[in-house]
Amino acid sequence: MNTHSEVAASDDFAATLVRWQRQHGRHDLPWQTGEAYGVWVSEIMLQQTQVQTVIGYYARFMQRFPTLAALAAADEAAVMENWSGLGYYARARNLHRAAREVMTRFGGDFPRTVDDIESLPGIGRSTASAIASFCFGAQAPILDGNVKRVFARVFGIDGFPGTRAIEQRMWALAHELMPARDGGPYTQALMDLGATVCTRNRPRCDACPVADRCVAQAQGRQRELPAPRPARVRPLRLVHALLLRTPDAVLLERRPGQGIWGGLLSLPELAAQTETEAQAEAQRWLAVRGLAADEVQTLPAVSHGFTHFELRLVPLLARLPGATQFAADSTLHWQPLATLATAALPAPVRRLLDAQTRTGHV
DNA sequence: AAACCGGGGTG
DNA sequence: CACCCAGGTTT
Repeated sequence: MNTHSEVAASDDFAATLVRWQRQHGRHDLPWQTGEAYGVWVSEIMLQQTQVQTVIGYYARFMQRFPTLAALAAADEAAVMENWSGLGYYARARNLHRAAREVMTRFGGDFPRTVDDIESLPGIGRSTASAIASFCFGAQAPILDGNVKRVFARVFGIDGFPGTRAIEQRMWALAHELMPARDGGPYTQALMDLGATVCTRNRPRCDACPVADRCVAQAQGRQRELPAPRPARVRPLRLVHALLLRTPDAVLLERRPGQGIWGGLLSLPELAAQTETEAQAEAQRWLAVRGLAADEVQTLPAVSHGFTHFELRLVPLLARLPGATQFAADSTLHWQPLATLATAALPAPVRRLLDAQTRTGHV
């Protein structure tokens, strides 16, 4: 694996990036002090938020908790207050926990080896290596989103970098390319290149120090690499619901406080898997309450994409001729069409009702 | 509306 | 150990 030419090529890659970083990279970021506590805080903030936003939060956070000992001594609420607005509070809790672990396990001195750093909560391999190379001169490669993008393009690596196989290949590459010295500047160069030149959209290949050897550039495949996450196949969830109307109102049901659409108003759900079942269930639903509709009409489904599944809502329309004796209870109530606009409805239900009450005969 | 992203949780 | 998710923001 270590032919002379490959070693030379690796050294050249690193040397080229480090030269470029000296001239065109970022050197004035507030956490570029080589001081482990600040570097660590910035790395955690940068996992979730862009540099421009982090700068302000970082300054305030470091003013409030100037040292690792100060952070460890603070109570969790104070940490959360100063993280407030950044989101992802689990990371703030890990930061706080890790500060306390440094006090107890490492006597207050930030650990200096990748393995010890990685043993702290909220710090994985890549973040540990970044801290070790910036602060302790370690020759430890990182592999974050920026680096994955640079590698995929420069070396023409196909396949989604989130898969085990591609990620292992990239880690191996990261180790091969790691130079014998200048670990910090090289790591910074990779980060800067990914953040400022080899960006996801509209990469500035004319400003890239390794454009001359970039596979994506040569083949015009910058937009295809890295390969995107395969579209996840979201399971289809089919839900039948009763759309019970009078000429000027619609029956809505308050959903439970927990779970999907918690606390919002929606159509009463029918326990049914098929349209036939749903029809029967709708009739039974009405009969139990002493109601009679001329017919129950199955309307076209409305779809709504959730993170984890695709919802297809099939409305079964039943019309009552006029005001009904059927009284509301704690969860069911008649919503006047006139006030529908202000009701707390999930977006797809609102779409459905808007369409139905606009085109339906009132 | 979908993509993004390191670490942690889970099966 | 391999995969999947949560969580806000950006595109």
